This record gives sequence, structure tokens and C-alpha cells, in this order.
Amino acid sequence: MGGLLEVMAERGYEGATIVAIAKAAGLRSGLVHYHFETKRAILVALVERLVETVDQRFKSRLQGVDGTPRERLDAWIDAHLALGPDADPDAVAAWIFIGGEAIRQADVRQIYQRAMTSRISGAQQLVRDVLMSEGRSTQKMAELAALLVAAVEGAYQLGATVPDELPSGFAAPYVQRVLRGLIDSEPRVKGG
Amino acid sequence: MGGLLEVMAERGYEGATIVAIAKAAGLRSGLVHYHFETKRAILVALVERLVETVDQRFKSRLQGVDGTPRERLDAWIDAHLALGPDADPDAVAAWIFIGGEAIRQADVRQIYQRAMTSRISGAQQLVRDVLMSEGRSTQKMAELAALLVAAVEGAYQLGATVPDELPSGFAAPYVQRVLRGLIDSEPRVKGG
Amino acid sequence: MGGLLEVMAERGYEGATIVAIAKAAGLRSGLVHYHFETKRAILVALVERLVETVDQRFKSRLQGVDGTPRERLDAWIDAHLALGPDADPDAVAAWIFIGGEAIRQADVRQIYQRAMTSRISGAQQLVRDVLMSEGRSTQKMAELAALLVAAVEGAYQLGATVPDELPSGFAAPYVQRVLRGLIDSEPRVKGG
Amino acid sequence: MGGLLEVMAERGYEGATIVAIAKAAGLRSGLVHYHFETKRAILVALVERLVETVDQRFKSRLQGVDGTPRERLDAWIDAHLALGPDADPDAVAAWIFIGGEAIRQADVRQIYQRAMTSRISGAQQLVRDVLMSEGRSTQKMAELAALLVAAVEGAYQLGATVPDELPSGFAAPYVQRVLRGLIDSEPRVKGG
DNA sequence: GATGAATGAGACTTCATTCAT
DNA sequence: AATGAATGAAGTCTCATTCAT
Repeated sequence: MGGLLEVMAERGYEGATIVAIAKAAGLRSGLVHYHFETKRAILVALVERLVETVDQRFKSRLQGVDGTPRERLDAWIDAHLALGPDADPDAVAAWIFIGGEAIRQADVRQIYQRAMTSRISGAQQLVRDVLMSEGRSTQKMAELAALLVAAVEGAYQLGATVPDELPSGFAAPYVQRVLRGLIDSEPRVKGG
Repeated sequence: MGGLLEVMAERGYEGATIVAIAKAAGLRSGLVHYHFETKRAILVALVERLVETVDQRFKSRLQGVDGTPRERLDAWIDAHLALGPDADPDAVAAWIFIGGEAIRQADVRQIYQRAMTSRISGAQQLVRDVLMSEGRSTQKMAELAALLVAAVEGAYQLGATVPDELPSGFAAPYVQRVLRGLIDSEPRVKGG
Repeated sequence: MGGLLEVMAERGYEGATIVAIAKAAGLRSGLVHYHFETKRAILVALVERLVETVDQRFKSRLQGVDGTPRERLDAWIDAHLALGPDADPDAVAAWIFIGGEAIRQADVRQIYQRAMTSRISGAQQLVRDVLMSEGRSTQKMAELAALLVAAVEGAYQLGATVPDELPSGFAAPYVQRVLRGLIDSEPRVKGG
Repeated sequence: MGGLLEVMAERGYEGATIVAIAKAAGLRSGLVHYHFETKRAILVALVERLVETVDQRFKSRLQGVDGTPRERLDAWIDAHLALGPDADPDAVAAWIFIGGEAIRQADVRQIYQRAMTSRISGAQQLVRDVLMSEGRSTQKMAELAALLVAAVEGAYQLGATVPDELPSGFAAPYVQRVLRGLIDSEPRVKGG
């Protein structure tokens, strides 16, 4: 699973052979099928772990802040785009390939969709909290959340393939700033 | 090439066998290698064609507008996120897989990087034109352009995997609106 | 046929594709099968031509000498091992491969055997003439002829694969000298 | 490897398919690539083994003789041309094809050249020992050695393709006798 | 005579999976 | 738990040969 992450990051899912996965995990190839029924099962487990890792990172980011809506939204963005100490370039590259496998394989798609749905609605909740706390219209919250998640996924792709073309300080800090701009431009509502 | 697009859209690059590619193109498998040296060469040709298609679409969108900076930026977004009559879901799905192949294969990466670099700098130019025409600061133009391209790529991914989770009217119209909001929030500069 | 010779010299028979053979002959691939039924037929024609070329060379070498038995034997050796103006390294290399094809393919084997049989008996005749003209025993003539032909074939192989290991002036002049030595060591017979 | 020897002896290298090689070795085709990276690697291993086999045969022939120079030279010839109990017609036929592959394939050529170089210099050493032990001139030793090796290689070719044309008792015994004749015709040197 | 696209069989090779030890 | 040999299906690619033009 850790082996798959490593190998997949540079060769993709199909390119990750059982032998390579095993070697990357410090095992022998024969043993892999003792722990996992099939190669697909390893992928499924990996997807689940990656999703959970990000969720955990968000939770741990929340510990350190007192919890204003703005802070929580920033923590979410930071957790998803972190390039800090717990950043993992392999995970980002692997995630790109997982995005493709979600198109091809029903079981991966299911987990992937569940994760993205939860991610989008989580983002939407946080955006709504900010908007409401500032007495702004929540009319656009769905679109703001969708844009936020799309920007995150797109940033993964660009980060993995054309890192040199991105402005320094891209990713988390900038998306936070941009989102603040977008939120600030939402109109205040009466009685907010 | 058209065959690869079709098959790749649902099975990815590795999953697109020569036989399937040939069948999708109405050919027999042996003939494929008469026209293309290797399977990779088909992919390379396809990537080039997809990139060019989007570029052409932008140019043709430009024909219909009189050409204010705002209109040109909207045309760019529309060309990249079009879900209208010339939309091509297969191309979007194939593009996801190409994003992965760009990580694995040096020759694909080269074309992909060139395309993305050109796409980012094109976007930046358009953003700058809008900012300057409105007397606004161009300080953030690089980041705005990067965010724009990231949002486009992310929208492809979400559109291909979780279309039901996106707000209706997502994609082009919304990103246009959002970008307008971002631009409007850039400060005016003296003497602009 | 000339095309096959050239290509075969560096790639062998199986490695010589119709396209390569055609190109080497200045033709297009489709035309080859207009002149030859199959690829094997080209090989058969080539073998026949190579055999005949050597025979012709022997005949033309004979023209220049007045025809003592010794001179005729020397001419034979020279014709078979010539490294002079009419030497053809490609033909030597191709002949190596033909020696292999004679093992695999019945039709090639037939021509090859006929050629070698004729070559051996020709050599034997010449050796006998020398022996008899000098009043020596002809008891060993078969073995001398066989050794001569073997040395010729072996010289082809060594010349094609390890030319640097051979003493300068190997091939014709040396084999002539050696053979003279062998003949000289045959005992004189009474009444010869 | 043993499978390749067997199949190659009658079909050549290109004609020896992996499936046939496997079957000849009593294996299934998939397993072949578990032990050998490529088909070429099998060939390389076979070439090395054949070379070594002849070397071993020479060493074992040396055991039985007390070791005069003449005896050692005879043992060398016998080891290389043996048609006795340890003769191997398949190995001879395969060696013919290897001679061709040495022209086509750089890695085979390397091993082949090393083997032939060593074979020629080994022969030269033995010839020199005989010449010196008999007080004869060593001037021609290089050419004698080259001729000896050429005769050996040529005898393989003739033995594999036109065995019926060779005098009975050809090969080892005869070449030994011939070489003795040649050596005997070398002049004695003063002080020898 | 000449062309080059088209065909289809078959080659090497890869690899997930199984299984005896 | 662990190993690594073994299997067999499937994939890419090559190429002699055919054929319409």
C-alpha cells in the first residue's frame, strides 16, 4: 500500500507491478497476495488511506486554531494544499493517477466520488459559515465550494507536471487569499 | 488517433489496446503500426491534436466578439470549459489520462508542459489586459492566471468523475463570473 | 537479390525484411513480389548467383595462366579466397548466413550441397593433377581437398568475425603456400 | 539454454521460438522469461557454455597424456573436432548459427571474438611448443595457428551441411596428420 | 511495371495470480 | 507468514504477402 503509493507516483497504476510494489515495501512479491486479494484491492486501500490522511490533516490543523469560520476555512485549504512538513509529493502524483482510475474502475470510482462529494460539501459548509458569520449572501456558496475544490484538484495536476510555471507561493496561501477576495465581494444581506 | 481518443476516454492509455483502438477507428490491428511507429506515437499525436483543438476553439470564439479585454478573457474561458455544441466529453476524459501520462512518459510530458506553459502565459496576458484596461494593479496577474488554469484543469477532473456534485451551470459561465469578481477586487492604481 | 546480399550481410536472412531488401535495391517494397514469388526465392537466386560468381572468378583466373597443375590450383585458391579488387566482404558475410540457411531450409540446402560437392570434387581434381604431375601418391587427395575446402570456409568465418586476429597476408597467399607444403610432403611413388 | 541448443540446431536462432525452446526444455513458455531477461540472454548464455565445454574437453583430454608438445597439440585438435563419445552434432549445428549471430549482434560478437581470440592464441602456443621442441623455425607459427582454427571452423560447417562428401575419418585424426605434415616441413634452425 | 495501403499470423515479452514448500 | 518458481492470458509489434489503383 505504501509500496503502491511510491511506485504509482512515478509509473501510474498499470505501470506499478506487484514485484515493484513489493520491493518498495521491503517485501517479496509472493507475499503481497497474502495481504491483498488482488492488485485492485491494494489500490482501493490506498485511495481510502489518502482520503483519510487529508481528513486527518484538516482535523489536526483545526486543533491549533480557536475556530473562527475564517480560520477553519483557511485550515481546510491548508490541509488540502499543504506544501509544508507533512506535504507528500508522491501522494499528489498518485492522486493524479487515482483520478484516472476513478474513471475506469467502478470500485475506485465509488470511493473517489464519496470522497469528493464529502469534500465538496465540507467546503460548502465552511464557506457558508464564513458567509453567514459576516452577514453575506449564501446564494453562491455552492459555486464557491465547487470552485475551491476544482482549484485544489487543478493545483495538484499543475504542481505535479509544471511546477516551474507556478508563481512562487502558489497553492495554499494564494488560494486562501483569493477565496477571501471572492467572499469579500459577496454582497451583504439585510438583517445579516 | 481518433480511435485512441474514444477508447482512452473510458479505459485510459494502458487500457486502450491496439486492437480496441483499431476497431474504434474502423481498422484492423495490423494497420495501426503502418501509420504509427508505436502506440506512444499515437498518444503523442493525440495530445498535440487536443491542444490544438482548444487553441483553435479560442481563435474561433474570438471571431465573434469585437474584442474588448473582458470579452477576450471570457472567450478564452469559454473555449477551455465549453460545454456547448463543440464540447467533447471524450476529450475531457482523455485529457485526464493524458495528465497522468505526462508524469510517466517524457515525450508526453514535454508536449504537455509546452501546452500548459503556453496556456498559463496566454491566460496571464488576457488577465493583464483586463486589469490594465480598467486601471487596476497587475501585481497579482500571475497568480490569477495560475488559479484560472488550475480551476480549468480541476473542472475537467470533477466534470469527468463527479458531474452530479457540481452546481448546474458550473464550468464556463461560473468561472467567468468568479474571475470577474476577483478582478473587480483588485485595487485601482493611481494614474491608471 | 543484390538488395538481399547487402542487407543479409549485416542482418542475416531473417533480419532482412522485404522493405529493406527493396530499399537496398532502389525499389519499393510492393514491387519485390512482382519479380520473386517469395522471399525464399530471392535467397535461392542469391545463393545460385554467389556460387556462380566464384566459379566465374576461377575461370577468369585461369585465363591469365598457361595452365600448369600448380598454377591452376593456385588460381582456384585465389578465386575462392580473393581479397583483391573483386573481393566482396558483403558476399562473404552473406555466405556465412547462407551456410546456416542450408541447415534450415531444404531448397537452400540442395543448392548449397550441390555447390559444395562440386567445389570439393573440383579441388580434388586439381590436387590430383598436381600430385600426379609430380609423381606423388594420390592416396590422400580426398583428404587434402576436404581440408582445402574446409580451410576456405573457415577463413570466411574468421574473416567476417575476427579479422584482426588473422596474420596479415592470411587467406589466399598463405593457403597456397601451406598447400604447397602439404603436397611436397606427399611421398613420391615408383614409376610415377 | 539446453532447449535453445536443441531447437537452434535445426531452426537457427530466429527460428527458435520461445515456445519451442521452452517445450524442448520441458517448460511452459512463460517461465522462460523468469530465468532469462530476453531471448538474446539465452543465446549469450548458450554461447558461453559451448565455449566453456570445448575448453573443458581440452583440459580433460590433457589429463590422459603425459604431455609432450605433440601430444598436447593432438589433444587440442581432438577436443575441438571430437566426433567421439562426447561429440555433439547439435552443438556443431548451433555453433554455425552462432557464427552468424556474431555478425549481427554486438553482445554475441563480443563473446565470440573473445573465444576465437583465445582459441587462436591457444593454438599458436601449442604450435610454438612443438616447433621449438623440435628445433624448428617458429616464423610461421601464427599462420599455422590461424590455418588450424580456420580448418576447425570449416570442418564444422562441412560436417553440418555436407557430411557425406567428407572422407571417412575426416576431422580430428586427419587434421592431426596434416598438421604434423606441415610442421615437419618447417625448416630446422641452427642451434635448435 | 509500380505503388503503398491493408491483412493476419505469429513473435517476444510482461505480469497478476497461484501454489508447493 | 514467507518464498519464489510456475502459469497462461494478453499486449505490442513485425513482417511476408496480397491487391486495388
